[in-house]
Amino acid sequence: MDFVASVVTGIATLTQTLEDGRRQMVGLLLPSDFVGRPGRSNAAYDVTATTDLVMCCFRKKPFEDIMVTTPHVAQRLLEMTLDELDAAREWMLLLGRKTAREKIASLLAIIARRDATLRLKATKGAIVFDLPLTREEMADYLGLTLETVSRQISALKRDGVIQLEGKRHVTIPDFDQLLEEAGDDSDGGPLN
Amino acid sequence: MDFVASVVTGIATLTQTLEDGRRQMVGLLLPSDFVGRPGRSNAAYDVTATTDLVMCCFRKKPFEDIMVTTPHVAQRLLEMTLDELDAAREWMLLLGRKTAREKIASLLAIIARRDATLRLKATKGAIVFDLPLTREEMADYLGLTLETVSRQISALKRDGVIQLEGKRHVTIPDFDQLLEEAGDDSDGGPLN
DNA sequence: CGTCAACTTGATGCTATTCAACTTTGGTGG
DNA sequence: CCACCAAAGTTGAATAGCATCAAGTTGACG
Repeated sequence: MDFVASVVTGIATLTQTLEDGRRQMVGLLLPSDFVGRPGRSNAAYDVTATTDLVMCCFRKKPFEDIMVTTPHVAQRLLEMTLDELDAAREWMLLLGRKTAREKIASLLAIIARRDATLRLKATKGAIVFDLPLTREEMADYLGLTLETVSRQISALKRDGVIQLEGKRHVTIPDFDQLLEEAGDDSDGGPLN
Repeated sequence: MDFVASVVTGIATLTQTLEDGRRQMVGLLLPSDFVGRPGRSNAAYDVTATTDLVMCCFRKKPFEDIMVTTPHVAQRLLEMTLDELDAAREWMLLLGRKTAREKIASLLAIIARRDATLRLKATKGAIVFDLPLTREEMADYLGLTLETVSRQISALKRDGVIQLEGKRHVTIPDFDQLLEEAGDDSDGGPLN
């Protein structure tokens, strides 16, 4: 990995794997997110595109030079990294303490909120979006099995918290109810 | 929180809590670690000292000024934040995919390794240290209950992976065996 | 010597996993 | 066009692993 990069369009995942194959997603890369570590040569994670992906790449060396000469860049990068750290910690709370149902609801809320901000749509009435992840990828995100993901999605559908059209197309009639199911404190937490 | 700070001696924890009281530790602050977020006013986490604690505090405003005028500081802070992010991601793998036994073994390995580097002792032969955390704090770290922590520690003791003297004093006769139990790939991961 | 917090241990229940069978969907070539 | 296939997803039954509830035990300290 001789590059750093920024996601332009598409979605990629950062994952870590144990020798026996257990996998955990540790980052979800969305448009505008930054990949790569200035000042370290080897990649610590697997980066996998889950959709067609366009990234804006920089050779690492020139980029590091820019960082030194342009303090503004380093400061902006620090800010972004702190945001990622906040997101990672929110995620740790999810992984360590939430039930399967709460995990699913949280993930749907995160995707819905991000999707809403990206498309700059008013968040009044029902929210509609397509899941950018397979059941297995969701499982790897949430520290669950794909079967449990499928069951809990079915349960949320049965209980009217979400509506499904096909396997990926989701409608959320009442976002507050979804947040309730997610178990977060009311304000909702960070966006990424 | 009008301060940022650096830990000098002692140990503190960063925790997040769900309304119903479920708690997850999201950071462990050891000597030399940095606390606080430049460019954000409200603290997102609970910071709790678990031992007597000495911190080196800076008012946020002057510190931010230093950051702007001294690019070297911002770069160093970025480096530290990226390290924290790596640690958080390692931790996510633990929370999402490891068994209770592997979680305990991983925590012991982290503490042992950090303790060894701090005291600059050769890592040959048995490693000896005191647990800086109660069973409950370990549980909050690992996403377990305190009873499960207690049981797994007892099990590791029964199996000869660790030795216990009192409740806190731990001896690790074979560090490689402990790493084996932790389920990590052989090299062992980052230190914090 | 009594008290309290930290810890241990046991019995039981529940949640998520595991293993397995089956269904749906989208794409490919006959 | 449609039969076929693979990948993705659903659902069921049985089980494992951790949580929960409930007693005890230990050690430090007044």
